[in-house]
Amino acid sequence: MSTSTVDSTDPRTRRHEAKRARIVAAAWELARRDGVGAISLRELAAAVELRQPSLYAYFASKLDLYDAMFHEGNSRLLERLDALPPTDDAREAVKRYARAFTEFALEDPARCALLLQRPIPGFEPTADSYAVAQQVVACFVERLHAAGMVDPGDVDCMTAMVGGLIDAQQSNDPGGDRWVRHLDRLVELHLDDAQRQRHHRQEGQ
Amino acid sequence: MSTSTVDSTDPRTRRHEAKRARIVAAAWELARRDGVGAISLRELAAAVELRQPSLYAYFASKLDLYDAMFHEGNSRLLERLDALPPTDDAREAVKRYARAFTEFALEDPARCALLLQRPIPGFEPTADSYAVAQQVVACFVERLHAAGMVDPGDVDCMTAMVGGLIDAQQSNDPGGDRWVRHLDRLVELHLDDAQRQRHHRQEGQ
DNA sequence: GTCTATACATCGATAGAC
DNA sequence: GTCTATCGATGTATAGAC
Repeated sequence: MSTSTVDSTDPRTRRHEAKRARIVAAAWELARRDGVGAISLRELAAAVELRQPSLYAYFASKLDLYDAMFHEGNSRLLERLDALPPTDDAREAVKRYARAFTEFALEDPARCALLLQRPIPGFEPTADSYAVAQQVVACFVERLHAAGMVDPGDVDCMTAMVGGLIDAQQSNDPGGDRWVRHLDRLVELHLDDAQRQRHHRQEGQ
Repeated sequence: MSTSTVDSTDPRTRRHEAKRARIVAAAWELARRDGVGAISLRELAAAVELRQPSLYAYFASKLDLYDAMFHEGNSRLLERLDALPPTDDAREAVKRYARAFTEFALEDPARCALLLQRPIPGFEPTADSYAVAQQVVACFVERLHAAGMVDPGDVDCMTAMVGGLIDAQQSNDPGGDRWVRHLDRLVELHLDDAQRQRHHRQEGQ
């Protein structure tokens, strides 16, 4: 039983995980250079001084590699968001969260593509990897609630707006701020509108 | 001189253009079935009863085929938008335009992917094809102006919002209306906010 | 367990006959 | 314009050495 169980203190599995991480890092480098969809397993293997078939000792398939990249990227995003300085101002907290998310996404077009869009035909995140992505959303929703945005529809509008800004920025003005500079204002606009809607609903009852 | 010039009345070039259009139509079919990025030139050739190398008599490369698809898709979108019933109400006109655009995008995930996102590594629209896409934007901006939204920043916010809704809808709830149902409300929210900003600016001067 | 070596199917693209 | 033949590269997979 103990031999079949994953043991993170086992030096062998530790080395294995370390090399896996090294491969994922090299894959991100290639993705940044050529695009996420243009990663060649042979070139990736060469980058970590392996032969291509040896990669299959670490990943069951190329889609499995993408899943590992997806997981790693979302984990980093979650770290970044967890490290945000806390605030008593709930609205300020929302803005910081949205800003950090946006900055993270725009730092790296390749990362942005894999995490936010679906550029790989046939790639669907594992339940495990998807859970990390869900955590990012859940954490955002939490802060929106704290800032008075409780209606799920309003939350959807907010997330769509942030995603839309990032997408437009990435696609039409990479490296600039033509769209992203409106982030704070639009976050406030949505928060205010949600507040207004809430009052209307209360009056309506 | 006349032999080297493109003559659309020449039956030979007309047949050529017709077959090119047939190939593009078949390519869209494959894109709908397998995804835009998963089109196989051999399968496409078989669909129009040709051998794979014969496609190169109609397209210089696979990217050239994608460009033709991009052009055709945007042309159809422009037709659709031009056919919208006119209104005296400028705000209503904006909403109709945004609604038609959204409907068009969501009708076909593959079309949505090629026209709005950049799912093909290395694909950049030709200047000619891009011009059609620009026309769609220009027409939207025109109606926004008529509805009192004159600030370019506000226009950017509006386009990003519409794109964000479409993207979220397509990615997270294909076929549903969880995000898109807020379109009208958000268009009005942005129009109202632009109006408010304009008054602030006038007061500030 | 991890590696080398190799085979296989498929892909986009090109050359040249007709 | 359409074909056959072929190229180089890719992702996938297996066999077998150590």
